[in-house]
Amino acid sequence: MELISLKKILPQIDTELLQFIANEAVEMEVPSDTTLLKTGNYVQSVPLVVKGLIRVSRNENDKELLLYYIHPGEMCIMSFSACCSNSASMIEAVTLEETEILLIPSVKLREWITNYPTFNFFVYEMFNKRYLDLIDTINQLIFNRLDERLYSYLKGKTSLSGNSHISITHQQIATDMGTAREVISRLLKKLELENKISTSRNQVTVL
Amino acid sequence: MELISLKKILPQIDTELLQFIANEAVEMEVPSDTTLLKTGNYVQSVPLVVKGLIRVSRNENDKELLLYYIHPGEMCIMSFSACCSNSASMIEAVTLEETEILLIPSVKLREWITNYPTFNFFVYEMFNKRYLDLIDTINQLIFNRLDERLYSYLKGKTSLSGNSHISITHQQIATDMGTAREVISRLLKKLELENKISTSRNQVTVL
DNA sequence: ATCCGAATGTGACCGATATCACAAACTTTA
DNA sequence: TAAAGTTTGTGATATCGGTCACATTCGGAT
Repeated sequence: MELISLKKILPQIDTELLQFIANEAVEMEVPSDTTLLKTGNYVQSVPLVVKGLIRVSRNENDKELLLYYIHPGEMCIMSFSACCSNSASMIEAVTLEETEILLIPSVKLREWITNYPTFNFFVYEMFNKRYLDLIDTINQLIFNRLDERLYSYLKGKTSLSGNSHISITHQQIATDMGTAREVISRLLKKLELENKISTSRNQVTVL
Repeated sequence: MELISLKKILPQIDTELLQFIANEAVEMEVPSDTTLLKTGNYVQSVPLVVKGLIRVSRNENDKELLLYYIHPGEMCIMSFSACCSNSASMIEAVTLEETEILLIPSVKLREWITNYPTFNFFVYEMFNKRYLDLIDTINQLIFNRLDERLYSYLKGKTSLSGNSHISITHQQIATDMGTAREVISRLLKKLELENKISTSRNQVTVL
């Protein structure tokens, strides 16, 4: 991996360390819809996303729930956690686009955490970000009804892409939210009646 | 705070750093049922529990949900998170017993994290522990019905205290689990019929 | 233009939980 | 021991969301 492009996605890290990362990390091109990590897997390296998008979810039996996405410049803290405590992964990670990742061996990660304070704080920030995401998810699960959850889900989608048009099917939304398609269809209709969104085939627009 | 007693609860930390902690941290005796942190508060120091027990919950309006407990030798990672990112607390912390805490100023914390790898890993472990707790909570919320959640809640209580008798009212359980007292009463009765527990006034025994 | 599969709409029904309105049992305090 | 407060029991009812069984609509392929 070239130093220059690394610098773009991790501007806060010392150049010296970036050089190490460039040298030590294994670069990988992963096609869309590839499962990188399954519940129960053990990992020895932590992925850092360079390009693309990874979807992280909690799965059990045949139910699942979207936990968060990993964007370029972010790393999978769950892998870090799993390989630090040497425990099995509790989550599943799947690429949503063609994704470029850097695999950082856990030994190197520990070394860098100890020797580079800026990197250490970068990892803390990641951890914190995910932690807050989870609290938010819990919040939604306890305090909000499905229609509210759906609406914030949709708003979240638009604010990430900067586009109020979301290309998605009712089934995909249902999967992300851990519920059934019919339920989403009904609620989308309800939101439409409330003039909060408009829908058409494969598309939801947040107003 | 005496070095000897600190060493007992934090055996994994270097003696040198323990000495610093003993010097710099502010010792506090907090009576039972004291609110240490409320939703929306800003914090400049991170509490480390020496003795006692702290209950951490997520609150909104008048609903709430128990997230986890902080035991002796553990610190409140949420405070750490809040003061690192300088954001408002999303949680509420209340003492459940007479509790002794050490307040570590956030500036010192950052310094120690950078200079003492063992301390750094201690903090990571705390973060990881809480993180896994949250994932587990989410799991329960999505995949389990209330009766199952209730049963694991009760089992959790016994495994923490090592005592199968739990002194608690239905109302307290309901509050912890974010539901209503009648619901808990009914479910306890159901569990009792299934011979999983036995109940009496202010007491639940897990069989 | 027609056919097919994917996506969406819809009604009926059910189970889990929340909510309300009390009654009953048990404890503490006067 | 009587009164008052706390804790627990219970029926009735409402609502949300999940499930099933289809009907309908849309869009692309032939």
